[in-house]
Amino acid sequence: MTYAAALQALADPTRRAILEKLRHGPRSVGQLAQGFQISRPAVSQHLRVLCCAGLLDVVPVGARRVYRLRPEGLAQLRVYLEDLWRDALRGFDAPEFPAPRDGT
Amino acid sequence: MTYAAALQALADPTRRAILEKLRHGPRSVGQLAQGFQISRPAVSQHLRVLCCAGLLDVVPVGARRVYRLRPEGLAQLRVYLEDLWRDALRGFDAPEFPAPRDGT
DNA sequence: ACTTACGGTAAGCTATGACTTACGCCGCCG
DNA sequence: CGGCGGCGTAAGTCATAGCTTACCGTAAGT
Repeated sequence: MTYAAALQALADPTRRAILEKLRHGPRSVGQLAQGFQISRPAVSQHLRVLCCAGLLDVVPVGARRVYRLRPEGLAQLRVYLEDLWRDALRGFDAPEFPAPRDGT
Repeated sequence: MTYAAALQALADPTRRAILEKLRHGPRSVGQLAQGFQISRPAVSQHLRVLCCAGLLDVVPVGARRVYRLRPEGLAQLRVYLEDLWRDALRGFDAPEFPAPRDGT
């Protein structure tokens, strides 16, 4: 059920922008904060959320902390979506639907 | 960029639960509302969000409105995720990272 | 050892989002 | 045609998420 946290993390535009930056490779907090209107602490908070969601990991390099995409986190989400998508495709095109009398 | 709305819609647990119910096939609002603690109008509001996000579509059947998963909406999300995932996999395992002196 | 760069944490503010109740519209059946 | 079941919408309330400023630890350089 880890995908829940991931989805909630991905819901925020700023966090998606951060991920977008990280697509090109690992970045330090300072680098990530550049180009955003928001303050650096705000970025730090977003990074925390992304980490907790399993979408990022950190490695300290000297005084800096370098963040990086974590494929495993995305993989779980992928599975969830793929699954849901497949069920959706099963196309219950029936204009009719399960009888209302059935409590299910 | 439609996936943005979809992600925001998927962030809510109740909405995911609704989708979960719809995996088994189309359902009317009343059917969907059953089993939730929250009021039926609340469910209606969630359904609106999901529709606007392109994840659901509706077909009126008599006095009822039957909701159904919309594969196309999920597909876009799938592409986004798949893409991001692929980039993440490219494994920038470098303990080093782009020189901080470079403003990028 | 002092100083500076880097970045996480705390506390407080505000906007947004999820819920409720109340209401009105529409399709159906007696 | 009147009553009813089924749902969407409006208005108002309350909690939470995201932002800010202020502060503190830690690593590196001189």
